[in-house]
Amino acid sequence: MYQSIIDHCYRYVTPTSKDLDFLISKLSKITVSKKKFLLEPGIHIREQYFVIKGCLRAFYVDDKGNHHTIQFAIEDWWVADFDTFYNDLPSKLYLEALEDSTLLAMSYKDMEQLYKEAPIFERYFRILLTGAFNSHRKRILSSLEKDTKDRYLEFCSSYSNIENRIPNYHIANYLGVSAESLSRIRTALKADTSE
Amino acid sequence: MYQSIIDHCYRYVTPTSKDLDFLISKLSKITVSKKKFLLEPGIHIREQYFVIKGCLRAFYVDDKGNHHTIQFAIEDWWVADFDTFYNDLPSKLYLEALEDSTLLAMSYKDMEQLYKEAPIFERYFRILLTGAFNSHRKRILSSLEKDTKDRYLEFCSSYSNIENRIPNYHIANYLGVSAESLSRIRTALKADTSE
DNA sequence: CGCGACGTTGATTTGCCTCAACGATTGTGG
DNA sequence: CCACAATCGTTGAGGCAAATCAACGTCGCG
Repeated sequence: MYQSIIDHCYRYVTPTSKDLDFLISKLSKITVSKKKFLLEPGIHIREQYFVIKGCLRAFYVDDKGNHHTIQFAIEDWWVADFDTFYNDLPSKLYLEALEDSTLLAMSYKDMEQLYKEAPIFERYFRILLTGAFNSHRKRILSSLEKDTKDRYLEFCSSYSNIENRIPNYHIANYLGVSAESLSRIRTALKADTSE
Repeated sequence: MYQSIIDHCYRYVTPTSKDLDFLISKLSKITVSKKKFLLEPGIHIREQYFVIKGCLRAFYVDDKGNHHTIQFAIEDWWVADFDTFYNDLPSKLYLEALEDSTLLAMSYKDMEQLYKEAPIFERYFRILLTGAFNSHRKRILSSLEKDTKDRYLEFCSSYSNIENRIPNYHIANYLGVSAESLSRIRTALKADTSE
C-alpha cells in the first residue's frame, strides 16, 4: 500500500523510519472510478495526490470550451492544481480519472505540519518542484525546436508505455495537435519501422 | 545600488535589516557589455543573477544550430541556468546581454549559506520558484490555446515595454514563429488600432 | 559615405486544421 | 445472443496560417 511512495522518497532523500511514519500519517487513501473528477473549477480543495495505481488527466477549459491537457499522471507521479495548492488561488483545473485509480492524498496543512516534524520532506518536495519546473522548460523547448513526430516520440518515452493505455485524442490534445494529425503520424511511424 | 533587490524582497517576504545585510554580503556586482555572454555551454558557473539595469536573453542551440530563446530578463528579474544552478548539471544555456547591463550575482554556495543565516530567503526563493513554475505552465497553455497574435500581446504585457527595447526577431524566436510572420502580425495590429 | 543590422513585403510551399465519411471494437439492452 | 449505439481510430478533400526564399527599404554607426 505505502511501498511505492516510500520507494519514491528513497530515490531523492534518505528518510528515517520515523520520518516515514510521519509521512504516512499525513496520507489518506482515495479511490476514483474511471471518468470521475477528482478536482473541478470552483471546488477549492488544497490537496496533492500521489498515484498508487491508475491514470489521471489534468486539463483546463478555455473560453471557447476547448480542453487543454497540461499533464497526465500515472503510477508514482504527484499531481495537484499548483495555483490552488501552493498559492491558495481559485481552482481552474479539472482532474479526471482515465482509469479506476488508487491515490494517496495530502492536504497543504498536513504538508506544512510534516515539514515541521520531518524537515527532510521539505527537501524532497523542493527537488520534485525543481524537477517539475525543468520538465516544463523542456516541454517549451520541445515545442520550439521539434516537429510533432519527435514530440510524440519524446512523450511516449517520458510516460512509459502510456500510448497503449489512453486514447489517441488525449495525447493529441496534450501535444497541441488534432487527433487526425496524430493518427497520420502514427501511421507513418509504423510504415517506417516495418520497412 | 541594492535598493531594487531590497524592494523586490519586500514584495514577497518581510526580512529584517539584519537579514538584508546577510543578503547583500552574498551579492557581487557584475557588469556585462552588449553582445557579451555571461554564460555559455561548457563553462560551469553555479550562479544566479538579479538584473539591476539592462536586458539579457537566455537561449539554447539545438543540433541543427537553431537558437531557441527560453527567457528574457530585464530589471528586477532573476535569471539562471536551472540545470546547473540547482542540479549541478553541465550547462547548455547561453546567457547574452542585449544591452550594457548591471547585475548582482549570487553563487549556489552563498545561497546555501544565506539559507542558514537568514532562513527567510529560503521562503523568498521558493516563492519565486513556484512563480516561475506557474509562468512556464501558463506559457505552455498559451501555446496550446492561443494564436500567435494573442501570444504576442500577452508577451508584451508580461515584459513591460520590452517590444521597444529588443529586436523583433528575438521576440519572434521566443514565440516560436518566424520574424516575417511576427512582422505581419505587428502590421495588422497597427492597422487595427488606427482604424 | 558605405556597410551591416533590422524590418517589411511578396510569392510559393507546406504542415496542419476542419469537416466529413467510414471501419473496427466494445458495451448494452431487449 | 443478437442488434444497435457509442467510442475511437483512420482516411480523404479542401482551406488556411505560417514557413521559406527572396528582394528591397531604412536606419545607425564606424
